[in-house]
Amino acid sequence: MKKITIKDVAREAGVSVTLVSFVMNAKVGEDGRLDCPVNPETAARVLEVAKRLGYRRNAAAASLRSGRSNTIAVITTDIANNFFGGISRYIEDKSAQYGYTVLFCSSDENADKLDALVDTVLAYNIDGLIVAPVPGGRRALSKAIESRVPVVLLDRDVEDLDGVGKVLLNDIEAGKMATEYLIGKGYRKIEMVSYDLDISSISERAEGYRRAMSAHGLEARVDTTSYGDPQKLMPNIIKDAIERGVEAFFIPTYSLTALVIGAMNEMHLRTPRDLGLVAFDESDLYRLGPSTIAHIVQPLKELGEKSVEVLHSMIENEPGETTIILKPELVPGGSVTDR
Amino acid sequence: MKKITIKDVAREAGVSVTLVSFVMNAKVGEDGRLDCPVNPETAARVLEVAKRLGYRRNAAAASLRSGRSNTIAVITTDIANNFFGGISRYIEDKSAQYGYTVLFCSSDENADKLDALVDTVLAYNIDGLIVAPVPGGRRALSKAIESRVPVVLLDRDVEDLDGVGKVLLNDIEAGKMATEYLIGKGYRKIEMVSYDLDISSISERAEGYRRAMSAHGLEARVDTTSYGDPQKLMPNIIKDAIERGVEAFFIPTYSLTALVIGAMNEMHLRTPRDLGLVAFDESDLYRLGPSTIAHIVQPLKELGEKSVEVLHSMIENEPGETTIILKPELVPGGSVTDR
DNA sequence: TTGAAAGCGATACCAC
DNA sequence: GTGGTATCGCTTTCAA
Repeated sequence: MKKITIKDVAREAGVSVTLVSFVMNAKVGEDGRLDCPVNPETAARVLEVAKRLGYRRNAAAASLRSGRSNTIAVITTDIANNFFGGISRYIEDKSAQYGYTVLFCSSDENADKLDALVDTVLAYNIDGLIVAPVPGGRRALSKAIESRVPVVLLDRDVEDLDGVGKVLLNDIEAGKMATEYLIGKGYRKIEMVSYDLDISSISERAEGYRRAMSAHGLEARVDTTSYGDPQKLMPNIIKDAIERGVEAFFIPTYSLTALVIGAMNEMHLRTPRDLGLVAFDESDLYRLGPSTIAHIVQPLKELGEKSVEVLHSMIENEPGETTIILKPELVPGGSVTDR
Repeated sequence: MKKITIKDVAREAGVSVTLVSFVMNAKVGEDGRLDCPVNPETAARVLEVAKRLGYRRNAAAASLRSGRSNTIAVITTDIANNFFGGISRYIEDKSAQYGYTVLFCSSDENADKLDALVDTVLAYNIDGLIVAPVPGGRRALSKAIESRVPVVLLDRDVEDLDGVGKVLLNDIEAGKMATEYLIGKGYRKIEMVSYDLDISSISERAEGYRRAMSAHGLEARVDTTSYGDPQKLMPNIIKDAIERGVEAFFIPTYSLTALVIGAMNEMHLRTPRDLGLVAFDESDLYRLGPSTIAHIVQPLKELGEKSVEVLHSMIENEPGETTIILKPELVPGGSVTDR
């Protein structure tokens, strides 16, 4: 089947390619009519012919000529992970509303990969970029910014980057909420289990934890495990903590929580009996386990949708807030009891 | 910052645009040298200039002229879901090896959406399409096939579609394995809980279940719930089953399993005490719950990688197997006991 | 309201 | 090995 181009449609409809282009790009106005300087009857004929011939616009040609692509890129660390996968879905749906196609990529927490991905997506003439920065990824982001591509930071902040949009969680507040919930229930020896990753969301959650502890005259302590190979260390972290008399953990990510629970199972430790837990993000594991697990919920839908909205307004040069800080929510659970 | 084009590089390096194009498209051979008909010294100079100027190929222009895009599209029902999210990740990584950029989209089990997505991605001149078909999606697939875009069916088969590649699980075998595991443990009244979706993977799992039951002279029964609103029905399904004296469930998807477990929790039913369970796919919930849950594992990595490999060979017109049927694996668990 | 024609930035073909 | 140039399909100006 030969490819149908705008020319074929024009010839068949007996009009110029210009007209066809107008019609194909016209948006349907509120009155249901096409808002373009074309005779409605002509437009209807063009539409009919286009449909009959099976015309499909060549995105490459349109993009080449116009410099726009109606495409945005989303670079998270891993679409397979629940948090970013969930957000991605909302991004996808919201983008569709604006008529954007989305390129999703995973950086794997790796700055070099991020750099390569940015090069790739910039080659696509993307109209904008939503990105969850990784440690050392500043240079990659600068490239996009220098190319005048609007950038929205998602989930993680990077300081001193001018002109970028931001859609973040109030992570300090999240850390505080989790910690104060535990303190309110009577826990005193509370530690945080974390990755040794330099990521704003994680370090801010730690900051919130520390502030809450210090506000109650309690001593804070963060146990870190390596992001690369956390499995090995976890049992030791827990063993040492128990020996120190730790009563509860605040765990700032789902993946860490799964590790903690796995290690606790192996050590025949139970929550809340042996250790109170406040986890992060959502999981069936929290809802459906033997004891439900208290956790901090991020508004995935808002995170996803807002990031697209902010990006869109940047692309369209609309004025408006380009930094959005969203509120976490605490979901109580059986992993925390009154003491 | 002005956009750097191939022309700028050519001028600066004192060569023609042709040469630059050659160099930029050359692959590094095994000996570390560029395999293109260009003087190595010239090539080195071009490379240096390109880098210095920050040249980035314009994918739209390349695609327009060459008719290829080095882009493939992947349409699953939902990237946010664990199964497709996991596969997507492997697809992404494998695609990168071949130099493909990937467009991920979600059809939401909706044929109209699939149709629109196919139109969109075809406009991108994609080199190939990996798709998990949805009920009623045949027409959409035909469009791609008519446009001579290689198509690989993932996870779900569609009959009588010529010329497509397929990467599937042996779902009949999976249903059999699950059922025979239960039968071997002494269970007799075994039912399957399923969606009312006409999808080959699910109906084949049911077929496997039925065959295994019938091979042992047992009566099969499939309880279905609606895909749109399964939550409501689940408690009733379980209640009725218990009243019928059902001893175990075979559940062919993760999402259904989460629903079953949730409903069982609410009804204060426990596995394996009240009901044996064999679930599908992987989840921390199976590993880390109060009692581990026996389940059938699909080889996500292979599913993802093979689908890209098959698609690639179709794109390159290489001969080779275009239908791959992968083996499921059974992971025993505490949700099934000897009876 | 309509159309002619100039490019967008690559690649592909052909000539040298 | 190297270079000139037509061309991919569309959008965009400009003129009618």
